[in-house]
Amino acid sequence: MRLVVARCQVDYAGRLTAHLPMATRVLMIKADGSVLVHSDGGSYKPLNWMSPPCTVREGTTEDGAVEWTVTARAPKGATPDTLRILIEEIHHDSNHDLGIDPGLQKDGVEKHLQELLAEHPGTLLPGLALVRREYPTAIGPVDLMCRDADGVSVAVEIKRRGEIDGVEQLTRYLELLNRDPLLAPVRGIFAAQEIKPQARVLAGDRGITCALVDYDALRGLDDPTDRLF
Amino acid sequence: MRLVVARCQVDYAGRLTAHLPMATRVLMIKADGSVLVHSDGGSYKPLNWMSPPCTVREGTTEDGAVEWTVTARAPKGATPDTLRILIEEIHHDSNHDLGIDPGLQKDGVEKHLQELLAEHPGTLLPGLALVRREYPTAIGPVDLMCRDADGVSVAVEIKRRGEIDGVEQLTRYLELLNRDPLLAPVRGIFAAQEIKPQARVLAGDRGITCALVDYDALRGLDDPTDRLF
DNA sequence: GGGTCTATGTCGCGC
DNA sequence: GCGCGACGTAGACCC
Repeated sequence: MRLVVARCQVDYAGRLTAHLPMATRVLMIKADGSVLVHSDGGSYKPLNWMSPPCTVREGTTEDGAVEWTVTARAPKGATPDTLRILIEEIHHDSNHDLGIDPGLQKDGVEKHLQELLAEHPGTLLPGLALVRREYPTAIGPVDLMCRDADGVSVAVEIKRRGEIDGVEQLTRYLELLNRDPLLAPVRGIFAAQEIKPQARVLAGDRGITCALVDYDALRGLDDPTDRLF
Repeated sequence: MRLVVARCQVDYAGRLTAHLPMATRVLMIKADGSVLVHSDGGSYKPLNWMSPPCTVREGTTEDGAVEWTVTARAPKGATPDTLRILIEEIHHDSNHDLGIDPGLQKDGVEKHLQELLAEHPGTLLPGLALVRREYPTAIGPVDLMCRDADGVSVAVEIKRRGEIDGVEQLTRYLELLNRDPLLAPVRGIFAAQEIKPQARVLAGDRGITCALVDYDALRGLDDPTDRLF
């Protein structure tokens, strides 16, 4: 990892073209050749960057100024990406050996929600029983396929935040599943920790039941002994 | 902007919980208090981070180790975000005054595509005439509302890359617009620089016309004198 | 503040 | 490899 603080101008050409006027910025060059151009604000997203795999070539312009050219292979049939960094003055330049990072451990995303609901489908609707998780269809897997107390098929779509496109997704599944005479009729449940008003309205309009999920309560139902982390 | 290279362990709790074991990483602390934890690989996304507005508090643990606690207000109704960085050894620590960045200038994003197509709707379909850009509906704005040579309404959805969700989006608009007896029937055109096969199939299935857009050619049609950049 | 849409989105999984 | 959905998505824009 090389860290450079420099007055520089940056030009990107690829999926779009972008330009950064001359100013002082931080340049981060990672071991894989990827380059990040950061300013002293914004978010975690750099002003400009080049993703690996790519190569950095350090050269000089006619005027003798330092110029880095970062190139990547074209994503598909588009123009190849290039990042040109013209350096006027270097304030800092250092190299660091970081080694390989052990990586991030996550907990609490949608997959976990799906696992918990698969274990406790009754919290969505009393008497609901799991048939299978990730039930395959031609247009993608249904999160949970279940049967209710009367044996009627129920497709469950799980989201952390329930928005309109989640309802669209479940609608597509239901449309397809209801063409199967062995399954039909199939009802839908849209389950999420939080459901936006418009999504709730659209779901209601399409006969889909909304279910709010309490993640902490579900985790409480779960056996806590196997969660040491 | 403060740049620190240190052996550290990071724990995040907020919308999810995440853990980074002890290893050497780059810590970037921006002027607004935001913190980025980068390893020597991956992409521009940090392993972990805290977005502004947030505050960094530097303290020491019982063992005398340095610990940074970064806190942010809760995003909405969730638990407040915290990032705990336990520092074992500092390899590098420097401060830099970057000043305010003039910011990024972009060209070639969807908005430009929309502007160009609004000026030259005939490139989508001979005789097509613009009614208005960003035509408002209850579920969001239609990119271009037009009329064809016969006076029939045509809704145009523009994407840089045409994928299945873009077709879904246009379908929603068409369904709504066709309920309006003053407009109906409304046809759809799905315009993009590149259209994925699945999107093309879905569009065809729904009677939506696909139109490939040549951005460079369109820009050529445009008056070049007002594009100095 | 809520709703919607864009993004050089990125990331990860499954086929 | 592509397709597809999730993301601590973040940002911009409009009402």
